[in-house]
Amino acid sequence: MGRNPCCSKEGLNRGAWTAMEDKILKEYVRIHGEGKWRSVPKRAGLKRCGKSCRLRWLNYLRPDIKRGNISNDEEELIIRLHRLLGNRWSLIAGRLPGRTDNEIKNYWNTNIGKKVQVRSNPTAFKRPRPSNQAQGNLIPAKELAGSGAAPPKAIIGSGQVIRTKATRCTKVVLTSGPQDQSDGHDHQLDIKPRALEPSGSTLLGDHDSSADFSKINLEENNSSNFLEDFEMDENFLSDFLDIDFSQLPCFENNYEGTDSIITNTGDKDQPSPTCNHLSTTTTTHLVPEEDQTIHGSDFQPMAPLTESELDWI
DNA sequence: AATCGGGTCAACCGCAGAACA
DNA sequence: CTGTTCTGCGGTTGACCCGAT
Repeated sequence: MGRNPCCSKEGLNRGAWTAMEDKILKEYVRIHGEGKWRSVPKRAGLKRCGKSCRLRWLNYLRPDIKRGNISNDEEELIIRLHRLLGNRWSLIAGRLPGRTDNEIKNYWNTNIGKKVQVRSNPTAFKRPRPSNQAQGNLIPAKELAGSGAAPPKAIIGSGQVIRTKATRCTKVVLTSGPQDQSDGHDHQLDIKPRALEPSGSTLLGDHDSSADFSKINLEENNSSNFLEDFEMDENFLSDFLDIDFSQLPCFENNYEGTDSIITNTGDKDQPSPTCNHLSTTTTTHLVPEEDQTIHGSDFQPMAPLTESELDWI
């Protein structure tokens, strides 16, 4: 087809974005909205290609972005969605409010993927460094000092490169809680598949789905091969992705997953405004009373799925 | 204190499909 | 219908960070 490259590489900035560039792009999007990315650099006066602008906006500058501090619930959901969808990061990200496909992809590659690999080949296990995201009820010590997501290491000022990385937190402190992980067992990964009920009710609760669950054929103790066995019906996928989680039955008095809940002090005081509508639609208790405080994030709407799928896998 | 090596993550690349002319 | 442009996606890269030695 002879497409032109998205941008001429001559004279364009590459690499990390500066604070000034971020400001310009933010301002541009605030005024003109998203879209027409190709024309953005020219109109905004940025020496970047449109693609780069789009990426920067989507992965970092969007106001509803949550960064870092992926909770255990989110991790579980990622694992399950990945089992369903494979490496379709954008679809997975679409089910995690405030998360980007890039972040989830990175998280998978650096955390979950390893775990899965370890499971399939335990002898190759090389103990990783402690990670705030991969450890059960651990909170990065740095996080306790402040609030909100890990602060970006930004050097504010024109022309100065921002390092926007979420702070890596290797110093952790234990939080109180009923969980007992002293056996060192990774509870999150202690999940084994079992056959789905033909109705699919274990996955979707009472959701009236026309998905054909009869195609699902999980093999015992072989969750890593889930996708090989699961030729996903597009209708199923469509239905699955169209689930209005807020309409799903909740699992009051049926919560059994408290041993993997992380105390996320970073987010609990900063609910994402963009997801409030979801949170407000789900008022049923998802966790025992004593754990209520630790589920203040906007991830709550995902709990019904998470819970229902606990039965499934 | 210096160096090394592994982990992390923002950004880039190339491709494919959608949208448009 | 065809060709072009735009947008979005997943894989990969490389700079940076930090613990270990």
